Amino acid sequence: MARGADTREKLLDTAIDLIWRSSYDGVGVNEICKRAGTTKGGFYHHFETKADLFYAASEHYWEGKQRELNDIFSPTYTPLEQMENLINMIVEKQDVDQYDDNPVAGCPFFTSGSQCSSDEEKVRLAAVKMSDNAVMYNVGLVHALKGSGVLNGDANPEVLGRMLQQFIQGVLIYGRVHRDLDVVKADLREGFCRILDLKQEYRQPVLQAAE
Amino acid sequence: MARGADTREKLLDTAIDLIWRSSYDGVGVNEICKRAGTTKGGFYHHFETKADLFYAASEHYWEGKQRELNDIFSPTYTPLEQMENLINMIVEKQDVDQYDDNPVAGCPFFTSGSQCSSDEEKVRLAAVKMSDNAVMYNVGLVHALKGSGVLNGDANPEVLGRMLQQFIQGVLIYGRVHRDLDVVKADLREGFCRILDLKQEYRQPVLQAAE
DNA sequence: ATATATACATACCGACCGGTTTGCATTCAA
DNA sequence: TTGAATGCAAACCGGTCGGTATGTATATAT
Repeated sequence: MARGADTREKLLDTAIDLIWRSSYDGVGVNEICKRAGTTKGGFYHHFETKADLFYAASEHYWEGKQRELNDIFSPTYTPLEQMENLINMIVEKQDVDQYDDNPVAGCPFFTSGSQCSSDEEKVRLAAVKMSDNAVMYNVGLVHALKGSGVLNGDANPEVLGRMLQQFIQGVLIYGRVHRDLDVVKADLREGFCRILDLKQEYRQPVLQAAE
Repeated sequence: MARGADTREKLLDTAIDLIWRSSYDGVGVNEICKRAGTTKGGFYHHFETKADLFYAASEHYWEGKQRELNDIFSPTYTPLEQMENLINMIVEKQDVDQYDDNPVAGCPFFTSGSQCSSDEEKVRLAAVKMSDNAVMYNVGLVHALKGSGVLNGDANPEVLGRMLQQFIQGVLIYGRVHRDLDVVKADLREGFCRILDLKQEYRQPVLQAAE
């Protein structure tokens, strides 16, 4: 049972990594097993189908991500710093990992969910969950920004949080197909400021933001 | 030679349609041939590989789209009306076609290019071309809007045109995974106004816009 | 020590993949 | 009228897909 949990987790991590690099359809069960140091016997001992693995992997991934986001959105940061942290996290996640030849990875669950065929409903549901989770954090951020008075005009946090998520994904996909990380870095911050309608005096990057 | 061109075009149209509904990987050559009323013999008579078909189909698609866009951005419309036309075109394209059970289709070339494995470079290149084409029209729109004085602040047309494209794709993918067309309709216009920083008095939909 | 359940490895399955080969109409050139 | 090229249909190819069946080593319970 000890090694059982290890194998399972290794499969989850490996699946995330591989699917992130290409896509759900682009990665085979065999490849996942091989890289995880096991075989199909092990795979189908822990998961019923490939889609089940994907769903479980997305939840597994989110657990770690959630802790990361909690740090980033820690109340010890001002809302502006939190925004800065979020932007930095998205950008750094891309070029640190250096996925193969593509500098931009994007979010595996979100992009995979949008492309998979309709009969793999579980894959889409995983993407919906991941997306909704991300939006939640964005909404909280907008609330905080609004409360600290750095936004112009009227800001509906629910709408803006969702729009930030849409924009982030759009920028990442754009960067991915163009194989261009620089444009991601540049457009991400500019888009945030514009969508949120951040007051001009706060649009410069907050110096000395996060860890 | 007469029927030859017909078969070829039927394959192009069918490929666009099917890939649009699912994805590049999700559609097989067999299925494309079957729905186009031909066989693999016919397919590989006209195209060398599946990726070649995709590339050719994207160009074929763009020819028709270009005419549509030229109408939409006709100088007989004010820049604001042109923007209205664009938003309407994007939205209408989605629910009119009613792709299977998914109300939101998105752009097949863009989404496919982002997901396919790295060895299918031609698919990615097709996506880049389509994306750049779209951005070109957006940049022109921003120039026109800027010239007519409906935008606040400083507007870099190149950057904003690109950001509009990123945002559009992000919204469409979001709508696709959530199977929600209404959120697409709502967020698209709001996002345009915010990204462009449209002056408040012009943010209401231009009545009686396009055809 | 023995029975049972767990945690896999190995071998295998039918289906389908993109792509090829072959043959047969039809069209056109000479 | 004949020969060659075009436009395809049908059958086929090796490879890979997700998934299964079976065997086995280990760990645990009794």
